[in-house]
Amino acid sequence: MSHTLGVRQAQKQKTRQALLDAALRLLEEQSLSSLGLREVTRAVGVAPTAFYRHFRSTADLGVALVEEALGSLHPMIRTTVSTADDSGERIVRAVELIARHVEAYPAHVRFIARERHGGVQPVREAIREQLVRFAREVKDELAKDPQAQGWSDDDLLMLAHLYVDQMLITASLFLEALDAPREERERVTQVATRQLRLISVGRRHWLD
Amino acid sequence: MSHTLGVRQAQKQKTRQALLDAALRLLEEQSLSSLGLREVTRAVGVAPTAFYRHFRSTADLGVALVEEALGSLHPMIRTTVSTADDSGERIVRAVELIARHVEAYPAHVRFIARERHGGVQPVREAIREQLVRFAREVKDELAKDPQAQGWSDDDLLMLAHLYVDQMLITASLFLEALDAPREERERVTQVATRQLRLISVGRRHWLD
DNA sequence: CCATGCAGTTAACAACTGTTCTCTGGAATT
DNA sequence: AATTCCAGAGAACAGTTGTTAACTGCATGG
Repeated sequence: MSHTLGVRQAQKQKTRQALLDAALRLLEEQSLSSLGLREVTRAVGVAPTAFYRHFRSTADLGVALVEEALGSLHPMIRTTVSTADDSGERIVRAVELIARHVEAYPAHVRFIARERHGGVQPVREAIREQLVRFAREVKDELAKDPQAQGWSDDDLLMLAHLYVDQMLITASLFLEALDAPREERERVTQVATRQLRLISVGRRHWLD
Repeated sequence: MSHTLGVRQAQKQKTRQALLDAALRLLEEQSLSSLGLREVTRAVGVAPTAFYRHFRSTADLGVALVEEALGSLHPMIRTTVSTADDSGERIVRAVELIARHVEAYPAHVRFIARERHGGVQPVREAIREQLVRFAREVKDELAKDPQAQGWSDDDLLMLAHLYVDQMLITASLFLEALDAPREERERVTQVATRQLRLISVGRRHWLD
């Protein structure tokens, strides 16, 4: 089934990935709309024209980066939300998971936070799509919870969006605190945890 | 007291404002880190070198734009939060106020949403400062509310940040829906209202 | 009224950008 | 073994960028 692709295509994907990696690094200090194609190829050590073999433009590369940053995140989201125990433990676990993810892929998180409202329309669109998918998935998991009895679909979806946005805000806060002293990072953890907790309280008493 | 400034300084402030206006317009389709100084002066119809009479760099101009976009917003925030009636009416009013503001100053809102996590550090910093100020002001207003009895300062501040972030998310949603049919905008209004309502419910039952 | 200050102009600079066309070497196909 | 294909190189293009220096004209303060 799985065909080990030839030397040819392997090399191609290798430089393609090198372009993505270089771009992601360069994007830590600027935004996509100012990222030059030559800048990227120079960082990789490849001719400027080679860029066109992989992407039509830097915007196109940006869309690919969205896929790389968010595409593999869906299973993680699902399992996080659906973790059974109802206590505050679940919230603590979720916040920790976000913190770990930011530590593991800071550049990806920065890219998403930056380009979500950035100056490149196709990239904004791609991010929006992924976040909508996230929200729908979260909603599906929430619907399974006994607590969701009596909730309308609309309300479940609005709660899901609230969670997704809160997740992104928290990730962004962890990102800013990455090089800060541990006490600062713990403060972020505490605030995020309590905000999620407050939302959960609101959720519990929504049907009054 | 108020000294009507001479013809000289008046002209200067006029071109300075023209530069800010032109930049804001150009920033609707790109981000600050890709905004060129020549681009701005060309749009105003002034020599590139004239730029330096007003700003050290485009980043500097960006910081000035933050001031313009958020500086005058503090009184509005305070009065909105402190509007007395406790019912859901206050939330509806707040959401409407956000919608109106987005309609009146879409470019400002877009700029803030875009550059909050954008590629220019001093601008990010300036926005962060203003948002922290907002949060502190909201907290002060919340503290006056009888509902805040028994709340710690930390919890009040975390709630205030939650409100401020939610305000920005809502503004951004209204922005995306600006050219959409009215039904779409009303959907945004409904979702935002319910999210705020859910947070309020959580707030009411926080001390259980 | 005259001298100073200063907002804005003009010209020039080296460096950089995206895109085109042509070419090449080696893997892939037959 | 001969042929096709194609990722990447190389060179050249017209335009753009930020920054410098020396200037001009006019409002301002003495």
